[in-house]
Amino acid sequence: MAEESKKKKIYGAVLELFREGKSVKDIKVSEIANRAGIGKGSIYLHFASKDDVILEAVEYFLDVWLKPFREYVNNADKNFKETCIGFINLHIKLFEDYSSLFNPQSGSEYISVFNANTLPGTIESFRNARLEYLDLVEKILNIGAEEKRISYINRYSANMTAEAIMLMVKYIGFRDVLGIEKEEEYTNEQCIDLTYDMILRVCK
Amino acid sequence: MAEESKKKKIYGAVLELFREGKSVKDIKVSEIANRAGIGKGSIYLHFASKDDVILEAVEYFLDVWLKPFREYVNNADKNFKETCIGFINLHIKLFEDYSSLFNPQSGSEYISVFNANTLPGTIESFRNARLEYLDLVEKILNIGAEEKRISYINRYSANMTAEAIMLMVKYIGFRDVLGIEKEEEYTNEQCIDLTYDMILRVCK
Amino acid sequence: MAEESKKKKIYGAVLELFREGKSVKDIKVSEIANRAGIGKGSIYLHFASKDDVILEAVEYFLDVWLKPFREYVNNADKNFKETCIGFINLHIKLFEDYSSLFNPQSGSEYISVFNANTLPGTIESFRNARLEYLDLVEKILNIGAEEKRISYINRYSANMTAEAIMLMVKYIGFRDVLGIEKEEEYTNEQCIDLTYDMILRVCK
Amino acid sequence: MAEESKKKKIYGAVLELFREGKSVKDIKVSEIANRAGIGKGSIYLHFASKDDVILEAVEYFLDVWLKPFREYVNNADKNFKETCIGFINLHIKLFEDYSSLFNPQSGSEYISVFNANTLPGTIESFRNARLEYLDLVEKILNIGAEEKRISYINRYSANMTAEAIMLMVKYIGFRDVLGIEKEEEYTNEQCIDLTYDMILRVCK
DNA sequence: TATGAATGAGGTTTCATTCAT
DNA sequence: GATGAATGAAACCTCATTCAT
Repeated sequence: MAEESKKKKIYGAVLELFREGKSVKDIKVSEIANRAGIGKGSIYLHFASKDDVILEAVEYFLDVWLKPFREYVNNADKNFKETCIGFINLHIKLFEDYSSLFNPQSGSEYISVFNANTLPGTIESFRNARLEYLDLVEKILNIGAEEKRISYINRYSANMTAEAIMLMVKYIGFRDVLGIEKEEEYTNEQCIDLTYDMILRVCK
Repeated sequence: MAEESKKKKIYGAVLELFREGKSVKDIKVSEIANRAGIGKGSIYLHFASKDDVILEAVEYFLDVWLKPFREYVNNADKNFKETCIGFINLHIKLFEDYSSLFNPQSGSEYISVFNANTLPGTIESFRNARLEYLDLVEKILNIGAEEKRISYINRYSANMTAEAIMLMVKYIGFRDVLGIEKEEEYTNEQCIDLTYDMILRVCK
Repeated sequence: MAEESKKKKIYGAVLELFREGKSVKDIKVSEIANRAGIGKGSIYLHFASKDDVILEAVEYFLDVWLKPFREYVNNADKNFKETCIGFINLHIKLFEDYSSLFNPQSGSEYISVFNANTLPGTIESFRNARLEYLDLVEKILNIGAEEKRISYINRYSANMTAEAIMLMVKYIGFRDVLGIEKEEEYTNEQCIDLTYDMILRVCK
Repeated sequence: MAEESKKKKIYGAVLELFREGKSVKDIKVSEIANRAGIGKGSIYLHFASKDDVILEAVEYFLDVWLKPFREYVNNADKNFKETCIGFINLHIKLFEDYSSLFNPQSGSEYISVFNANTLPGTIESFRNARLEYLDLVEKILNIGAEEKRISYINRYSANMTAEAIMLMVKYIGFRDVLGIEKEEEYTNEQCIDLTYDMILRVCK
């Protein structure tokens, strides 16, 4: 428990450094220790290596990040539209909570090989997280299908739905950076409506 | 000229290493030299530093990558559907040509901060490349708008269109890795039709 | 304190290497570490760079070297002749203590091994040290002037006085190397007398 | 002959670099070649190695430097005072010709820029040059002894005479840098008189 | 248990020397 | 003969990891 709280302090330090734009190789053990407010050597009481620290921190973050979505979807008891809008709102809230972990360049920065973060374990973790996220999206879409509001559900439409949400979340989060003209600006409410509308289009 | 061909050999080596999942910090000058078949010191006859090599390699790649799209769109003289399909086909072809530069995990790997590549210059280059790409997509969409086939054109729909294409291109390129069930498999032709269809939905 | 003693070990190593005729560029960090009996990386716990190590080592040495002269002159309470002879004797003693830092080839820039370096900071330090030394010599000469034993005191005579002392100190220290014939050999006592005599001549 | 003129161009380049405060290790073969206006590889048509180039350049310089003194003294046919003054004037002139090779920080080791090197061969050369110089000084002093103007001649007084001359030459050459007060300023004529006077004192 | 001083392998960069042209 | 592109040994410096306290 004390053990677990130490680890969490360390995870937090790692995430802080990621937020500042550092890559795995850029992050120094001494920095992690400083941020966590512990001695450098103490890191090795809890982890076998630097890579291990980072891998666990990433896994920890992904779990923390996905949990609200998981719980939201599994306890969903509203109609499709309300469920969608709630999901999007949850997304916006989490995005704000972790805003410094995102950057506007990503998204469909599909040539992401250049950004390769090289810890094989983290790649695996990210893939799994994405797959779980897509499963959650599909569950929501299935509500819509049951309500006959949409019909076209498969990985393609689930992915497109995910993109629609993410693009909008990023639009809201990075309005100023994305170079969008003033006349195109919408309120958050409008944005959410647009997204819901886009989901309907995407899934017929 | 000889100078330029030397540099290209070096760019090639850098891209090869990126393909293998290495990040900027993971790539060693000695490796670049080995791959390029030259001596370590020779790198420094053409570049001021390792970072310089990588920055130029990225810029070179992005230029090479965007050029066919740029030319295709600027010379487009067909109707909307044919232009779309040609664009998607070009994408598929280029994806194959550079397939090892992509990975299936990316796409909406939106928490890309974790992949931070840390060379400020490359981030800028990627952003510019993405913006140019989106401009090209919008140009195509404008053809559709003139033909009254679509109406909803703005950054959101352009982004969604880009995602639709990219998702499909990745689906085709990584069919086996993405865990898609056999019965969901489509021919390339069908995929392209689906994508065109998705674009119509996305832009109304 | 522990910190200071580590630094002193490192200074000692640097001076040892200077003694062996190495210039700033000839001295390798690994050698300094070896001589100091510590690891290469440990140097950087105490200094920011190799140049920094050398600069501080030179400053340290100059301070250690000048301190006895400074104290001797500032506490001088004897007559001119005794003060002169005491000063010369102190010189001879210090020369012996640091004999390997001198070489017979130099002129009066007897600590010329250090000239081997091109670190701007060290040049400044040497100049300041020489100026302080000349001030001390002038203080002694002023005692002689008060006693009306000498009258001609200015920078020229102070410099000549310094040269007279340094030449004699080197004569004693390098008797065998300087190619002086046997019949010209003097005892240390005689040498000191000759030097005192020379000072009287030089300052009238 | 062409060979010899090539070498001289190279020597000149090396001396130029010394003048700029570089040590043996600081001087790059490519720089020597640039200054000499030839290709880097061509250096090796004339010299076996970089050290060889520098050693020969130093020897060449010392020969060029000593030759006028040697000739002046060996052809001396005036009285002691005139010979001394002529010698001092020659010194001042040569100092001006090669002024950038000297620096005010050194003591009498006035060509101290060369001390920057640790090439054993150059140390030997410098020692021999100094010994020859002292021989020339002694020859002049012997004229004074024959005229019964001075009596005290040995290595000590020869060295002191040499120092007296060098200090004054440096005083004239570096008046502004040496921090001498305005009221102590003398004309060159006065300086030469002072030096002659000092030589008389030094040698009784 | 917790620390951080110490280490040294391994990274980037420089530059004397070679050799094909 | 003359060149300078290419080389790679060797330098400086960083930082993950260890271990005595």
